[in-house]
Amino acid sequence: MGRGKIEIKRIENTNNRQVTYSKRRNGIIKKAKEITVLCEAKVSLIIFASSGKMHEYCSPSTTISDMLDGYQKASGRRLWDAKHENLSNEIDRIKKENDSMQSEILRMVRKNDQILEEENKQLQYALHQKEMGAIGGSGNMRGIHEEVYHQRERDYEYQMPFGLRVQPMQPNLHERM
Amino acid sequence: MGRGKIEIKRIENTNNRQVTYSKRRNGIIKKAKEITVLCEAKVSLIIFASSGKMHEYCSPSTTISDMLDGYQKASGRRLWDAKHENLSNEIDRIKKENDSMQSEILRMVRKNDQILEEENKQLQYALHQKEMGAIGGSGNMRGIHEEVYHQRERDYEYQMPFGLRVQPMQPNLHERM
DNA sequence: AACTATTTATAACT
DNA sequence: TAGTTATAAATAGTT
Repeated sequence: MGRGKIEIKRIENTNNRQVTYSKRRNGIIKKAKEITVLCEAKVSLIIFASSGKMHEYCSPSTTISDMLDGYQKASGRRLWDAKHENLSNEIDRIKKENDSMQSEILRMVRKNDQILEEENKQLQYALHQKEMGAIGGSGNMRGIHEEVYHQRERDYEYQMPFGLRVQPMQPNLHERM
Repeated sequence: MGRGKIEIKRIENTNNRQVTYSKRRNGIIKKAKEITVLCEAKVSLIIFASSGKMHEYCSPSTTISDMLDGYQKASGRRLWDAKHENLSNEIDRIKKENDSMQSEILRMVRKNDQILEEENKQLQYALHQKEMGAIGGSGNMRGIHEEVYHQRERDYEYQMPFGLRVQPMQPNLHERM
């Protein structure tokens, strides 16, 4: 519809193409508005020029989101489930991480408690023995003391979660004495 | 454009409205195809009749999802974030929980280390004193022992994360002795 | 950006 | 519901 008939194929001349784009784009949007009013239709129209510039029209009785919901229902296709799935997977992953941390903490707490109880018993035993009569010499006591220390060190490493290994602050404390 | 000019307002006669809808819908889709080819444009078009029936067109060079991504970029509007907001919020929440657990564990590990070091020192000191000369009576040693024990208990409660409170397995151990 | 000859879309009719 | 046609509307090429 114009001075001459044109074939429907890419318009090679860049300027002509841009002018035609602008005219026809306006034409389509006008038509979309008209059918909306005349026929109570709902239209969602998004157009990108080859330049990347966007134009859109959406019937005033609706929103693009609603149109897309309707589209999904009507077509059975899913538009954003891929993105949705990624988020869900991340939630699952993080929740599992949380759970294992949670139980790791519980294990640490219980382990810590055991260690302290055990040491307490040994410490009390050692002191009790001393108090009862100071039977043995210093060699005897030193033996008990070192046994306690090494027991403690093994438990300590065992309970370490997630590959965390903290350097003891005074690793050679017992050797300084 | 027809035998008579019409006003752009709702067509009251249902049959006329439906016929016009059908013709104009085809017309718009045809135009969308043409601008796609002529101008290398990308078009996403979704139309709902008042009956609820849907028709769509999408340029073959793209997909609706891509068009919507482009739409979001170009418009700054968010189409499915409302749906994802819940998921995103949950991720944020859980991630924060994770972070605080992570640092809680680090704090526990360091605290545990400190406690053990400290007790080790006190234990060694107590035994050292005993070995040096066994100066005091049993009351003196008992005093040191209980001081160590209570120091330990305070630290233990302080480091407890997330309201976890584990009952000591032998809460009255020192009273049984 | 405006004009206009011509094509195209379509309202009324069948 | 589909086909025909007179006419309105869109637009290609021009200015």
